[in-house]
Amino acid sequence: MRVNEVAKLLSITSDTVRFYTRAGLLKPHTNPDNGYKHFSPSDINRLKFILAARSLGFSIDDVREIFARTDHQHSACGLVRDIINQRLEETEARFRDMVALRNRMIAAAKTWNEMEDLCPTNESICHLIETFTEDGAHEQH
Amino acid sequence: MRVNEVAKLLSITSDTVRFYTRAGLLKPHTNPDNGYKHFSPSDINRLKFILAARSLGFSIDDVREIFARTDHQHSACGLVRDIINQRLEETEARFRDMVALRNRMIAAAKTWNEMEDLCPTNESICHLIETFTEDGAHEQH
DNA sequence: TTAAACCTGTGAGTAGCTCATAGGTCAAGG
DNA sequence: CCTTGACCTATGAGCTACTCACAGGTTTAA
Repeated sequence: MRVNEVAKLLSITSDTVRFYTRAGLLKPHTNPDNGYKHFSPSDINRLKFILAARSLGFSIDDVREIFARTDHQHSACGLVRDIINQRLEETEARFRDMVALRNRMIAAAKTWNEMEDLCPTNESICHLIETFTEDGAHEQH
Repeated sequence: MRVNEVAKLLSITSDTVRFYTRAGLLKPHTNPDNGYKHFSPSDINRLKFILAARSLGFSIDDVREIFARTDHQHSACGLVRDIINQRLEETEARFRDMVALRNRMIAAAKTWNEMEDLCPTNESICHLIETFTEDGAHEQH
């Protein structure tokens, strides 16, 4: 199969397939006549694996590391369990950050609805934003 | 003040200050003798504004657009309200994605604890990950 | 044979920083 | 006056995970 067929089969773009190829995760055979890449069923399998891993928060480098083992017939299960725990921690941290951001944004949008428009002065660029300095917790119930 | 002093004052890195400068958001005066940049109180004020906006989910381009108005003594309040609403929508979307990702990851980590280690075969690279294909909802209570 | 539609690989661009590096500055010591 | 070393600077490149632009090759129909 050629890159576009593969992409359609898995509902992704051909650019994404090419990206994984360039990243070295896929090694399709290249037709020496026209330079086109040919993806075998095993390549498709690898690609499916990449997509599954990505959808679980694994990075490209994580997948590369996994392949480094499985390509030598070594089990990657231990590694996979380690990675998910690490990535999960990171995701929880980003999750907390995002909740905080979301709350700040909601509070700001609400507060700003009751504030008047002002022109910039020497001390102030836009008082709306300046009301929400990053350190200020801005408790608001 | 020079870049490092500014950075320390606002608890950020000098690289970040330089980044905003290179992005055109800050226009410190450059000493023609040594090429060093000098940040005035008004530059500091601008930088504080950038940080406040960033902490509310505004993009660099958003800030650029705001400055385009305030630098001409026009009020940016309307624009700021529009932006926060748009960014909030996007944040909600990313938030939902993140909740879904987090749930998938938690489910995977839990499931994998009860699964055995296996070596790769012709059909399987790592059965742990292959258990969680991206389409599979993988309901698990 | 030629024309249009479609497909290809490669290089560059995206956000928002962060890092590496070559070189400049400055105070202390000789 | 000179030098050493710590510290500081600006600039270019690198990071993630794609996505886009583009010049040119391929295929199908007339």
